[in-house]
Amino acid sequence: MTQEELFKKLVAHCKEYGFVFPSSEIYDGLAAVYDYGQNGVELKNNIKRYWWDSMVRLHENIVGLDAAIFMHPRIWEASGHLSAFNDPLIDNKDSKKRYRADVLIEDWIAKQDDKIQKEIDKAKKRFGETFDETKYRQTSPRVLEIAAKRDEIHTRFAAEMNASNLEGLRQIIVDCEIVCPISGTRNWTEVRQFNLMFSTQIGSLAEGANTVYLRPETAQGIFVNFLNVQKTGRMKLPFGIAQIGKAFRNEIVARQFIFRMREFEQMEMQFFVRPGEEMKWWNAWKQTRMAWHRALGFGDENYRFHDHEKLAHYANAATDIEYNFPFGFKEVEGIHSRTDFDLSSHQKFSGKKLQYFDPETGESYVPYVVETSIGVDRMFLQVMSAAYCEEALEGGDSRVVLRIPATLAPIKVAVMPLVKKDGLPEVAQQIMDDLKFDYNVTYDEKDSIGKRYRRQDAVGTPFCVTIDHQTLEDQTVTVRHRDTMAQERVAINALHAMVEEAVSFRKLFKTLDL
RNA sequence: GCGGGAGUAGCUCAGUGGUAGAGCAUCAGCUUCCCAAGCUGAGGGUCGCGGGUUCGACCCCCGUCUCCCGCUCCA
Repeated sequence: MTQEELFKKLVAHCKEYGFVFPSSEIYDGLAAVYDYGQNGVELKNNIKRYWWDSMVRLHENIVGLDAAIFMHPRIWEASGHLSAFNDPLIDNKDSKKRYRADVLIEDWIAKQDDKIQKEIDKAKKRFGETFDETKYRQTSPRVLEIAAKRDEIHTRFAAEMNASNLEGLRQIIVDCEIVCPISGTRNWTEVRQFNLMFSTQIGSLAEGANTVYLRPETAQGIFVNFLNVQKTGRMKLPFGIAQIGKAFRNEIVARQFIFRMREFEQMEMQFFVRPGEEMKWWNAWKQTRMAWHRALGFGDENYRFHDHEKLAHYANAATDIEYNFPFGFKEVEGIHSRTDFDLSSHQKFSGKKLQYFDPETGESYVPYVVETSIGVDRMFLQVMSAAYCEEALEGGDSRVVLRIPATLAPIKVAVMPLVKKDGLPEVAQQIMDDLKFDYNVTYDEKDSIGKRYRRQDAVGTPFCVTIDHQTLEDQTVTVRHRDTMAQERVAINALHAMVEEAVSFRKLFKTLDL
């Protein structure tokens, strides 16, 4: 089976077993938006808990936050999102290259000056000493023609950049006969505005609508609350603020299932440090985060760092943790040293001092920030990719099993009476009632026991508990293990401890060495 | 966004210009079984959506939506 086939099967499995559904499916779906089903939401919640507890509970100097999705629009000016992601784009259909329409036109305008200069150089050669450049500029029909056209385009360009529709920009590109540098053709698409951020209106139109944006990252909610948390929590540097929440990006191309969605969820932790200590902490968090991933046991060889060579405007060091997905090594988490860019920028735009008084040095300064940012949905896909397994069994049988770590498994225990009579369902119900307060458990009495085991394998349930006639005599049950398919006899009153041992985060956390 | 492929039951897929099929799955009953395959019955699809051609379209044509692959993009 190729990796591509594996991925297709995984996507189908996610739908068939209630992990992930296409959004609005009965209305033909909505591109790059997905819903999590009854098993998906459990897995997703468990992933979030694994992250949250490892960050907030296990670090005394990290606290949580839940900021609103809507924020003051000026925040996106300060963060750079408004200016950096608002470009008119055009594609050449032959080379399939994408350009900024405004840059194409600006380049063309600049080229006209080159053309004029060439005319002047030519004339200079012809007339020698007697050449009067100023006069030539004002009189040469050729130069005047080029200049006039240039100025006309320049004026049109300025007007069109402020126009509400982009057709005018395209018309300039057509009129100027601008060609694609790669293909050399003028086979252009429409000009489209690339807006990274979704926008909407807050307040009624009557009282003067204000444009607000759906946040494209959760980080800014942490930065603007830096002082609130630092002061009310009496936090001392270095300390961190962690947040889990939705973010929205209007990607031009969003694909590969839940890997790149327009609405997605991030788990971010911004760690505030003394200026100059950021590289130390950046390296420390790289190791800590990698250990968190590897603790799940999906194989160390399936992870790698990818250091960024081209850094974003706010960063002085950046790396990704990449996982070996069926479609290749792809980013799951980013660890960025964001310098003091964000806090300084908010200080400037808001006019409020965002500084920390360091009692040790007696100085006030804007802290530096090291960010760890992981996509919940990518993590979900990572777990599913790693867990999905088609297994050949003795006797020519096969099974599909999700080897999800027990800690993350959506259902921890399936309770099933061997037969649905003789009081066995009643005992099963008692066991359910005992476990359900602590674990997500399910009940199944339909079909043969083997069939029921396979159903649980397909959703990754680590334990199946079977009640039989012997149970009525000695209060023991059969526990069937997902990965080994091995069975053992366990006393009913030992079940809770057995499950706890397997699904508790405790063991996992102890390996993290925080 | 461009190019290529696909869309029929929950899943995997047949199908023909003349009123929609199979296997699995689901549900009810029987069977009482420790690794999916026993028996009986039932439910479920305006064939992605819209338009056109035709006496008649799941089938032919156009548009559109969604998914997959490649390119492109990616804070």
